[in-house]
Amino acid sequence: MARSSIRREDLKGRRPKILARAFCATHQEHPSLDNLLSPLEQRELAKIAMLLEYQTGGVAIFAEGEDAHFLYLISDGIVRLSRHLPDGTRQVLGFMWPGDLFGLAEEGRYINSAECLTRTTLFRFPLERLQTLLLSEPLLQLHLLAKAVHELRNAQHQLIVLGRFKSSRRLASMLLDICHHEAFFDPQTRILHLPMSRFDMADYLGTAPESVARAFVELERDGFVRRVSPRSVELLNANGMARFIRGVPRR
Amino acid sequence: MARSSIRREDLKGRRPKILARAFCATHQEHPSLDNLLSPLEQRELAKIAMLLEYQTGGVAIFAEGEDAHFLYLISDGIVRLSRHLPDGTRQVLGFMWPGDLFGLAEEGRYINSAECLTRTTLFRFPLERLQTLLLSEPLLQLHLLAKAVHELRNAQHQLIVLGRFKSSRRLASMLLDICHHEAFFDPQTRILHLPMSRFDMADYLGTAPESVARAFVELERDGFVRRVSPRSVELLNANGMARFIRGVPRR
DNA sequence: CGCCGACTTGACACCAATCAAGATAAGTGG
DNA sequence: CCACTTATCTTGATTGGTGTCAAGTCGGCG
Repeated sequence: MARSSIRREDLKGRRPKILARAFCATHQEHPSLDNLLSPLEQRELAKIAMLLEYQTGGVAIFAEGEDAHFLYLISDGIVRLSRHLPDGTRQVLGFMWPGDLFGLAEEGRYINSAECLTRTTLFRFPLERLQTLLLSEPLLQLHLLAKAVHELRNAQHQLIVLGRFKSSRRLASMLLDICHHEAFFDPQTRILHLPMSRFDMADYLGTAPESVARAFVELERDGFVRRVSPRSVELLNANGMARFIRGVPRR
Repeated sequence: MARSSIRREDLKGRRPKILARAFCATHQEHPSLDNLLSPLEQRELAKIAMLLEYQTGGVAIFAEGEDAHFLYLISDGIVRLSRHLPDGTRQVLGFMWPGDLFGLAEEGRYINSAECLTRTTLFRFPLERLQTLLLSEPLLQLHLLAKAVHELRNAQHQLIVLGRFKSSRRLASMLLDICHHEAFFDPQTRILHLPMSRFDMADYLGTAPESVARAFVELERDGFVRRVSPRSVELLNANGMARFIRGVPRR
């Protein structure tokens, strides 16, 4: 029940490339906040934001225990939030997608670690200036509150998955979740791309990588999916898999 | 892995007694918001709040799927948040204590069920009027945001417990958590009072009631606790139990 | 004091963690 | 571009933990 899940990847530590202060983001050559925020929020946030680019996956953004000075908003890429336990185990608390906020702190320190899984660009907001801004822009703050509540819902959903599902049901649930992110699921070919390793999946699902492999075997045996390669899966029967997750009879 | 956890208690459904509009709460004969909120917040919130009292435990406050019109703040008592799955299982997402907010909604409907475990008094805020108030009182909204973030941290902590701990470690973690609520732990006698049943504990810990009993046996065998009665436990070695949870060697 | 439900204990089966080894894929350098 | 190297992924065998069913005990409430 306790095994170290630390991988080579975690040891890489290239520094992010600071692209520009965020108000340059309104130019065409840089990512835009357009799809993520309203014009008002965009204008105000841009004043205090910095745009960062992590050129490659596997780079740490911050680590648990570090002094927390920033809140982060993903423009592009995937970020893994995790916590390391004294017994050498790791729990992945979630994967953050474009538009998601992260950088939860407690008493001035980050309580989770954040690493990007892919090439990632994100906006960085200084906490003190952000708080001042939130107090002067209640609508923006309400938006932030909504995002926090959204994260809370996600966490509660995962509580159910970890508390009540066996490993194959956990995996099925995760696969359907990823489907909702268009960049990783093509409804035409029904091919789902997995941006994370089996280790990451296992640590997210509260199991071992071997169990994830066996769960894939079960989902394939039932005709729900087909592994094309370790990182890509064909969804053969999404509805059936949804029923399998709910636990009601197949038909 | 899937067994119905529905108990008699869930069938009770007595209506709450509406004590007073909340601004009466500043009178001495009613519970006060003093300890929970700043004077400003108290004054503003009181204008829209209603004070409810649930005379006995086991009463439903709201159920998942119902139209959501209110946010709740506990003045006194314990509330259980849970979700029922199609397979008849139940997951308890958390227990709410005095000062905690609950009533999370999605698209206008509650996504969790809330029942009080004990006699409970709570403040009820109409959602629309609350939102208006939040927009005009940014400081109050920031307070609410902090509470939401606090809930998110709790949920993430429980994700670790469910994802990485075996049942006895889960139970130990839960017992220490309850210790932090003074009303249920007396540091003098070291007696911890459990306000919930074994079924509730099991559904919170993602296990079966039988496993909770066996986990108690293990914690007793190791000299961490002693069961005085089903609902009260003597803490013999809190530090040792904390080490047990962390998973590092005893000494 | 008696009843009923909550709690505990035991037996057994199943699921998943672990250890070990082999297969596959990806990355690297010539 | 290919061969080599290395890590990831998968599969097998074994063990331990826990869900489940069953039966008994305890405790609280009327």
